Amino acid sequence: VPAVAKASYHHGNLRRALLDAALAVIAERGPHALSLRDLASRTGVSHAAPAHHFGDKAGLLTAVAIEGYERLGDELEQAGSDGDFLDAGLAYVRFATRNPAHFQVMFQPALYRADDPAVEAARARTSAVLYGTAATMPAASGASATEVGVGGWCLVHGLATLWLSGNLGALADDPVDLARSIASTAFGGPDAGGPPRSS
Amino acid sequence: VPAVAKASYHHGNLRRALLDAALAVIAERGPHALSLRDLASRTGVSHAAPAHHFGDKAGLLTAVAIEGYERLGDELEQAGSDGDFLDAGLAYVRFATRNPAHFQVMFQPALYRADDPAVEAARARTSAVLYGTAATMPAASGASATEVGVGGWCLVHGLATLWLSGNLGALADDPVDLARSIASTAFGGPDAGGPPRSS
DNA sequence: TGTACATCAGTGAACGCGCGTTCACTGATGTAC
DNA sequence: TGTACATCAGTGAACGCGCGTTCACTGATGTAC
Repeated sequence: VPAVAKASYHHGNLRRALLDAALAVIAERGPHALSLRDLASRTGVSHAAPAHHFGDKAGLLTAVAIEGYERLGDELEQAGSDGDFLDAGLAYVRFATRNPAHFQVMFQPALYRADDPAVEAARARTSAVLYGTAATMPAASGASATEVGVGGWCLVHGLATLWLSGNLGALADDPVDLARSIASTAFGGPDAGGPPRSS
Repeated sequence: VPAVAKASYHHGNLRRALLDAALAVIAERGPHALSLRDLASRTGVSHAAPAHHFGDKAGLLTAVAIEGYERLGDELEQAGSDGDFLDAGLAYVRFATRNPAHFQVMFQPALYRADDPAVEAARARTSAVLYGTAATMPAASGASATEVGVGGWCLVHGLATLWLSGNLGALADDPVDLARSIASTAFGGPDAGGPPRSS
């Protein structure tokens, strides 16, 4: 099987090409700007071809979500095994900013078939990795791994989301650097046993 | 001016009615499911009427964003003046979950005219309120108000976003309760005064 | 009080467009014999 | 080695639909005199 089949009736790897074109469109103009006809046109293929591979738009976005959860799971696993929860959090931010199309789709489950078994499996695995790394966090404050995990998840998810929507651009050049500095404020303060909150 | 003008050629308060219908649609099906024709139909008015008030869809969503930033600014101001940064964060989560349509639109600036002066003014004021309340946070770890403000913003924004996308539903009944417990984990510290609020 | 006029809000018919979907088809590939 | 056949990938014409937009219009309201 040749890697690149040119000027052939069969495309060779149309499925991958369609996915890549979709990711480009989503990153530029959002998941809702996607149309199968436009995708076919960008890929140089007839407008009915995408339906062969994905059925419909939800099918295509389901494939994007699966791929996204799998890659995120991989990257969290790698970061978490080497280091700790902080590294996993930074890997989360890195993934989101490097794969904005996947990230946007993954967290808008109404766009795709969230009950697809492959989606559920990939998401469950990613979630397990995330909470697993949270357990490595020194539980200084007596918080459970779940509490730490959810808090950290909210923090990095919010940072990634705000970054991607252009709300933090003035604060840093690199979102991962920003995440590092914020995480140290939130979880790693030097005098972490400071005065109580006034309320 | 009667509050409700019925069976009249003039609607009475079509602008508000269109906004409310739009908010309902957005909350149910997302900002991209919005169409001016559908909105007109829901409001019982001809399909060309919305253009009279908003020009086009971006104009309508600009009005939604302005209203959202103004209300959020009000609520943060009220919460922040009474209490502290934590209360403002909880008010942020409360606003997002009670006004999901506004919240979704506000943070997708590509949907509306983000450079509209009224949008910029409302957003700037909200931002000032947010960072202002951060300054009331005891800087236990020597972090600047900006660092605390951004960190807190990321945390509550992430929590609200994940909640609205259905990713935290299994963890709590009320997102504000969840935010309270997480905030104490993140910013609290070991002996941060008082027993941890058990979930 | 009444009349004339300006202004504004909403109408309804018409248009062109891009979309998803269907379906009979054709070209290419692989396999059985 | 060659032939026949099944399978699969992609084509292209056709369809109906909902959309935004335009535009001449009409009904209601407010104001000047």
